Amino acid sequence: MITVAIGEDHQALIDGIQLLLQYEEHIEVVGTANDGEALLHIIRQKQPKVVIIDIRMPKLDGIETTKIIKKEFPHTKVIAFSMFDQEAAVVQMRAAGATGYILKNSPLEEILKAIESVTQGKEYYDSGLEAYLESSAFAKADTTKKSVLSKSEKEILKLIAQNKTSSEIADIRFTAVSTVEKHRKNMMRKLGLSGKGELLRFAIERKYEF
Amino acid sequence: MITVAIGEDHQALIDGIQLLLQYEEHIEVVGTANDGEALLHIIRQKQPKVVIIDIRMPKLDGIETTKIIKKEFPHTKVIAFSMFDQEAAVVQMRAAGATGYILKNSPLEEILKAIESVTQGKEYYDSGLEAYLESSAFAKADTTKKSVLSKSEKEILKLIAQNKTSSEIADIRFTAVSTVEKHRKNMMRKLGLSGKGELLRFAIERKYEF
DNA sequence: CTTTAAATACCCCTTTGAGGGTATTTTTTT
DNA sequence: AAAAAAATACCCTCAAAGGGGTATTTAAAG
Repeated sequence: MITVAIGEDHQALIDGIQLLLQYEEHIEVVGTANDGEALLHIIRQKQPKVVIIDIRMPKLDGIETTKIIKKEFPHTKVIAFSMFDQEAAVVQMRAAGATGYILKNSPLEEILKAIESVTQGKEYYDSGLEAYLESSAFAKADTTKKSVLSKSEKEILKLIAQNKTSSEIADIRFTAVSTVEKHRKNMMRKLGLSGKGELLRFAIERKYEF
Repeated sequence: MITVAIGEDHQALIDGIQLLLQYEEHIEVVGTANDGEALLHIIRQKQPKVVIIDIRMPKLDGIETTKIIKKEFPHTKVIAFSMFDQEAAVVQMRAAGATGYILKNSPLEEILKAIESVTQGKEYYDSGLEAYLESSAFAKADTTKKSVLSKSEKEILKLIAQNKTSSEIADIRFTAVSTVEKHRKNMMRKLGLSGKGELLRFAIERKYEF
């Protein structure tokens, strides 16, 4: 019996996946959640063999959640389920420990194939994503491993994406406004951005790949 | 027999909906599409009673597609299916002719309820969205009917989404910077936004519902 | 033909963010 | 223990954007 947990912020999609899996005799969905934190609770309780996880989730995103899962339960297989076919997202999920990556644009049956593959110890990537596997950026991320942005920078970037101004962020983090602004400038330099809305734009468009 | 067509860019979600509906004796899915144009083709051929339509779709977005559907087939019921619970999106879909609006965050069964309701001539709105029904902006849109934003405003909003500053936009449009800034302020008032990055955020996140 | 809506352009003022520094303390990593 | 990286906090300046007006011309709708 393959036990499965699902983390996905769109309940409609969870329902769809459950409808698909309920007719599979050897697969059992032991829990579902709409955010990363709730998903972790379920995983700690039920310890499923496979976790299907959306990259974009409230509270704790798919990448961070995956890292925690793999740390606590190294043998649990993680399959990323995302609407993004961006290379950076694939790279980061793989670095976090996911061994499968399927797209929401693909037929739902892909999930079945992915579950079968990862439980057999194989990796499974949606067609169209294989190109990234060979790419230099993928190989590079494998060696360098760490993110461009530091911990504080990521925190601030998330708050920027949530619409906060520098002074609001300073209040939240109990630091000076000047510090937040410094982090902003450093991030812009690191990311090669320039101009007013650029950092906000980056934060909004690529919430998942910090 | 209620015939249904589905337009949704995530195939996985279409598959989920089909799994749900296939056990309903009186409902038949006559076609599905991943973009607005393909959906129109299907509707013209099959003329379904109900159309479930995602707002965000390639080629032709949900709002535009709905307008065309209601023009060609006024008796076809349209249910919006979106991940956005933004008032503007609800208002515009309703103005375009949709009589139902459900969220992807909600259980899939909501779709069944919505299909039943709209075929009986009733409107169906996801819980949490009713608040918008009474709101002044909604009532207003009901009477005025047309898009909230004017032609110039839409043009400027598109340029904002493309990263241009007010002075750059002024250069492009051969108008004064003050004019562009005035349009910005008017748009913010109309859309109920406040704060610095808000208009940029709106432009980036909701390119489709101007 | 007159009213209304849209587009144009200006005034006032304040806050925010970016671009450029420098400097100190606290963590890591080596 | 020493070196490197990250986090902290400040200096300066300036353009951009928002918040509040008013006013004129140009379309569009009645």
